[in-house]
This record gives sequence, C-alpha cells and structure tokens, in this order.
Amino acid sequence: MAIEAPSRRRAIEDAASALFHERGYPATSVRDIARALDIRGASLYAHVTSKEDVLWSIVDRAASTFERAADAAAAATAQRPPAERLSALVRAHVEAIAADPELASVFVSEWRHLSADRKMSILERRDAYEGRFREVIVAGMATGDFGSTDPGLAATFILTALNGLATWYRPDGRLTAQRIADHYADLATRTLEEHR
Amino acid sequence: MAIEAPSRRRAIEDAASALFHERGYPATSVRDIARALDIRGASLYAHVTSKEDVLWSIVDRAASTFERAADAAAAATAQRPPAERLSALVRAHVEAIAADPELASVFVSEWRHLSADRKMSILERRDAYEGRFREVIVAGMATGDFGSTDPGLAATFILTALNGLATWYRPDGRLTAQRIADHYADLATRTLEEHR
DNA sequence: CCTACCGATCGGTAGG
DNA sequence: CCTACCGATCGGTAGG
Repeated sequence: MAIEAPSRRRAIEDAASALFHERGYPATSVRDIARALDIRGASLYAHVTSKEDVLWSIVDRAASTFERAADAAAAATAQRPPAERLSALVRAHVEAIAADPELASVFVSEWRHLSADRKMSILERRDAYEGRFREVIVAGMATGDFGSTDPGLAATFILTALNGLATWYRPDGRLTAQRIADHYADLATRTLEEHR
Repeated sequence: MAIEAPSRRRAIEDAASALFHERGYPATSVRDIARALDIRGASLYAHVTSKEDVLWSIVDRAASTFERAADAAAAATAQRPPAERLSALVRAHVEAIAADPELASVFVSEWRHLSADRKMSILERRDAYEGRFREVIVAGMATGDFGSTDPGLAATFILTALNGLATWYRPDGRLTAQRIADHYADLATRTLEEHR
C-alpha cells in the first residue's frame, strides 16, 4: 500500500511516545522501541535516521498541536472579555493534553534531550505560546477584569499547573477530560479575577 | 578528621544533585559524578553502594525538608483562617525550593527512577504532603472563605504550579525568592477564595 | 526487515 | 582512592 511507509513511521513514533512517557528518553533504548513493534532494533533505521530524530518528530508534532488548538481558541473568542479568552486557552490546552497525554508529556518533559539547536527552537515556540497567555492577562489587567499581578509569573504559574496534567491524566481516571477542563478553566480564571 | 566521611558522602550527593537536575538520572553516569569530584568512577563505591542509592538519599532528604517546612508552617498558623494557612504552606514550599532548587528538582522529577518499593514509599509521602493542602482547602470551603471546588484537583493544580519553580528558578533571576513566594502565595489563595 | 557486527560506554567488582 | 577489569548494553552501520 502507498500509505504503509508513513503509517509505519507513525507507529514507531507512537510506540516511542508511550515509552518516553513511561520511562523517559534516555532510559528508553532503540531496542525497547523496536520490541514494542515486534521487530529488531537495527530494523528501525530503515524508517528513522536516529533516536533523537524520533524524539524531534514527536516534540515538533506536539508543539504544532498545541499551537493549532490555541489558534482556534483565540479566533473563537477574539471579541470576548479577557476572562473568557483565558478560559478558552486553558480549555484548549487541557483538551489537547487529554486527547494524547503521551504526546503531550513527551513535549513537556523530554525536550531537554534534544540537540542544542532543536532545543532552542522549541524553547522559542514555548515562549511564544506562553506569550498568548501573558497577553490575555495583560489585557485583563487593563480592563480591570483581572487584579494586578506579574503577567509573566502568573502565566508560568497557570501553564505549569496545566502541564502537570500530562503526567497524571488517565482516560479511565476519576474525572473525565471535560470535567477537568471545566475545573481547570475555573481555577485559572479565579487565579486572576479581581475580587469584588 | 572525624567528619570527613559524612561530608564526603554529602559532597557526592551534591554533585549528583546538580547533574541529575541538569540532565536527569538516567543520562548521568557514575563517571560523570566522579569527574565532578575529581576522582575515578570506581572510587565512588567506597562511599556509596549503588547509583540508585545516591538518588534515594537525595530524594529522601528532599522529602524530609518539605515535610519539616510544612510542619513549621502549619504549626505557626494553626489558629489562623484557611487562607492564611494555605498561604503559609505555599510560602514554605516555595522557600524550600528556592533554598535548594537542585535538591527540589531531583525530588520532583527523578523519583520515578527509584526501585519499586522506594518509589511506592515516596508516592505515599507525596500524597500525605498533598493531603495537607487538601485539608486546608476543605476547611476553607467549610467556612465559606473558599468557593466550592474539587479539593483534590485544586490541591494538585496548586502544587504542580509550585513545583514548576524547581525547574526554572535561578538565584540570580529577575525575581527574588521572596517576591516569588509573595506572588505565588497570592495566586494560590486567589485561586480558591470566593469572589464577593 | 534481517543477521552480524562495530566501538563506546554503562554500573559495578577485585584487589590492593 | 587507585588500576585493571567484568559482562551487559548502548546507538548505529554493513550488507544483504
């Protein structure tokens, strides 16, 4: 089939995601990934050029997923008040994590094992992503909807709390993704709203 | 000197903490730790029984540090309203991280590389620690100081946000530990307080 | 996708 | 704390 090669590549990335999520990148060997696919370690190199290359594909795809989700959330709430815009960003982030926790957790935790230039490129994208949260916080402070705070610190506080989900979320856990998204959007908004 | 042996052991743990913080436990070799102390890899084994043993000492000490800090914070605010008790717990946690970010970051990120029984023991202590936060949240909901929320989810949200500090805190950063503690205590409290 | 193999490095031990 | 060394495993290549 014409789609075999790309789907095989994707199967490798999925198996690697699961293992990187569970044990971390350095503790996962090329042979571990191959074993999950019932092939030999050396056979992986017919589809990938290096172990780091697999990590990069996963991290890059995860970054794009978060960026697209945030784009959609921002577009849908562009004319709404800051609290709603923040709530939409939080929901989009939580839903992206819940949709593929292994992908998200590799993105959140394993990027530091990338080569220096790829690491730098991811750090820049992360900062731009965090900037979306900072901008909404600044806007909310300007309208008086949000109390006065350090926007950078508040954005880091909230995003770190959200990212923790990638570590502990289980599809069959006590709370559904929707309920977690509801709660987290509420908690994040409360974190900033002016008390009155 | 009589204190040489224990201080040497501690020097090993400190060098290991710095490396585990920077690269993670699996990506740090015994020879890396030895090199930081200007000795040979094999010489380390005069002071430690295994690499995992070093990780355990660090994680166990970090856990005790957090527990003692929380004990002191709880004792000092036992008769105060829930918001103040929460604020004290948050400050204690942030200050413990800032006092030794490498120790804290190994505790937060590397415990999963411990053996099964040690991992279990740390997970239990973490849950008990998180329970202190849950209890204050429940108490605040009971008095009406805090709005209605899922105490477990809120505790996880806040503690995850705080733990992120271990990853990015730098003593020479833009904000002092005191200012971060102030802000984080404020953000955590706002996250829960009923709007009025 | 396989077998066979490479040099490098791993955590750890023996024996001073 | 050292030298010398162990078996196991690492990421990756050659050549089908």
